[in-house]
Amino acid sequence: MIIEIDFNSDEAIYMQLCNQIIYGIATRAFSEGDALPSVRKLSEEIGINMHTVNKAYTVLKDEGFVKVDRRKGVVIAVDINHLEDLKEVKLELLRTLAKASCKGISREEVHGLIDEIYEEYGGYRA
Amino acid sequence: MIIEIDFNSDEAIYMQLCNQIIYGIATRAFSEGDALPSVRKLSEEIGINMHTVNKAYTVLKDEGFVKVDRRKGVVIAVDINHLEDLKEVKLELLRTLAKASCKGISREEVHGLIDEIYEEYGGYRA
DNA sequence: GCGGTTGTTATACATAATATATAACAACCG
DNA sequence: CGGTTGTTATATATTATGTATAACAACCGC
Repeated sequence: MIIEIDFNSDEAIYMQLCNQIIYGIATRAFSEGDALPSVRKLSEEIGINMHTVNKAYTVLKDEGFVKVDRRKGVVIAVDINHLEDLKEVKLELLRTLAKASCKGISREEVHGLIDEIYEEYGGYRA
Repeated sequence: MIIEIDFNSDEAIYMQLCNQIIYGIATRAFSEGDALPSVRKLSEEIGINMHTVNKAYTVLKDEGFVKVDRRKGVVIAVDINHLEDLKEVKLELLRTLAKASCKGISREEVHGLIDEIYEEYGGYRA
């Protein structure tokens, strides 16, 4: 899993980290139980501060993507609360699709995009 | 069109304004050519600073949702660039669906959410 | 136990983003 | 002319973001 940070982006570094790790879980680069690099190693590897990595890990923990294992450090551990998760995803979709609808993007086109993306992600895991 | 600002939200006020106006266009509360309240009136009505409203209008202008009419002020004017728009929507969906896929939300469930939302938005305008 | 690791917390600092407050400007309208 | 429009400029306060250094308890391998 290669993590790339765009220092010219308007998106905060810790948020880029979060999104790339979530993307890594979705694309199976990370699996349940896998350990992430320690805050010190990852910060040194990327060339950023330790606290920036720690903030990303804290957000991922709060959002239920990782947990802290006293022996292994931070490990992938997806916490599922289906109704809650659906609600949050719908909220984000409401924003994105408002833009899409305004711009004349049809429902069928959106369904097509969903299929393209889920082909990459592979969908639900057994 | 009633605009509600949550001052306890972690989302910037000008961004909440943008999103609500885009939502208003999607739900047909605003139509092409309709004038938005002036920066001074809207800021007074909501109880925020004039520049905050102006920043929201500037973002909407840059993203192609409104334009400035010397006589009517800021009016709804959706600028369509289909390929560009599709690309941006797909980028946002990549983020949202990565989360969804991690959380075990199936492709079919996402399609269902899309249909629910597009029912409210009404889809493409003739 | 020792040395090194883990996440975590505290403090301090610098920069950028956000929001407010006043003020002024050209362009337009009745 | 008087009042509106968006726009720009300046100044200030607060928060968010990122860095820097240091320390802590808990754990691991030796």
